[in-house]
Amino acid sequence: MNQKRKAADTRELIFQAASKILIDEGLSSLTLDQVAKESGLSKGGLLYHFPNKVALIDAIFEYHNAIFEERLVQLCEDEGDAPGAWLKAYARASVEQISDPGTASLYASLFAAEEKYASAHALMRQKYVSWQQQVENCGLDPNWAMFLRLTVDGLWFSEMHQYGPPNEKQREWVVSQVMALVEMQAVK
Amino acid sequence: MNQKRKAADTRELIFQAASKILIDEGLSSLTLDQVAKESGLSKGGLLYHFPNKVALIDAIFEYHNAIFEERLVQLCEDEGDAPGAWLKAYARASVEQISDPGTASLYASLFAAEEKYASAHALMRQKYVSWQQQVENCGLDPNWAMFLRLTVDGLWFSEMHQYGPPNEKQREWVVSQVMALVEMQAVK
DNA sequence: TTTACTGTACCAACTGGACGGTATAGCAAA
DNA sequence: TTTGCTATACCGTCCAGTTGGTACAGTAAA
Repeated sequence: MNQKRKAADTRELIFQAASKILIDEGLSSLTLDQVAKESGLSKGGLLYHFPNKVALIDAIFEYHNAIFEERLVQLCEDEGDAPGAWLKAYARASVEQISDPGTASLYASLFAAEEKYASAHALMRQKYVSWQQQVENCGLDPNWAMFLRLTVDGLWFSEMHQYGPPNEKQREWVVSQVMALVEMQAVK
Repeated sequence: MNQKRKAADTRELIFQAASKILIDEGLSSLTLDQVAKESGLSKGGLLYHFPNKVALIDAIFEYHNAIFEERLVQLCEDEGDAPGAWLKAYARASVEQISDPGTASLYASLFAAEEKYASAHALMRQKYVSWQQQVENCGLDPNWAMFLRLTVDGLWFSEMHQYGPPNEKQREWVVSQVMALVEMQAVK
């Protein structure tokens, strides 16, 4: 079939295909041939859209990061202007993300990729720096805000790698405790 | 010279060489040839001690994990029998570990390896499960104990990947806050 | 105390497959 | 007929693992 698509649609298709491979088989199966096959393109077709593998990986990172940040912004608006709103939204977005096992394993694969792909790592480092700035300026005591961000990150980390993650009740307790501590720091 | 070594000494040599490669160049440079070269052996000699790469990687994980756990046990003894002693020791051991940039980058590489090497990942998952059991039984409210473990893990995670890590003052604040909360839960 | 044998430690050369990337020819819509 | 895109064949490199050894240490019977 030679039905044409828009380039943007094809890229979306490629992102979906790549993500599926990362979830089902992991980073080491993310070869150009595999991605091409999974997205129904030829290798040449794939390389038309991304000049090389690094560019593809970078784009995948940007793609998933954008999804996370959009959700973050939305949750932040839901929280309104109260002190700590940003931190609460960050906690909710993080928990939401890892609650789906597929997404969790996708992120585990992405993490592995960072070791090899310096530019992807740089992107993520930069993101965390900006999130940390948000955390420090969200209306709470900066030390406490960072403390709670680290707790959320630890939760995320343990779920992502399945490192002794909490069961559902424990997770709920932790999350509600984070929220409670945000409130406490907010009124102080 | 054909002075023979004991196998255990050679293995130690190999662990040192492999760790150096992981620190300086990362997982993707950890090829059998590189490890052989760095440890002054031939590839065949290396493969005499480890039948294949998976076995080598597994052994590296066990090696570094043993170092961590030894330190953990020692710090635990220093804390005595007080409630929360184990959690405090865990916090101290974790912070100690990541304070050295070399060690931090070593662990970042090891983490990347887990994605590809399932048995290494299984080992780490198992370790975290047993640590979580210790956390839950260390004399604190189990929910709070887990909460604080996650905070420590989040700190460790952010230092390891350099994801918006705290500066020295912030880190000290976080650690002392963890310790203070252990005390609070202990007396309750 | 020589000889014959066994196990341990190590090595150099090679093989085969995977994979990133290139070259090039072709097709279809505008 | 140019632009956007696809398809296939191929190349070079890297790398895990194999093969077929050598060197030497210990042991024990003759």
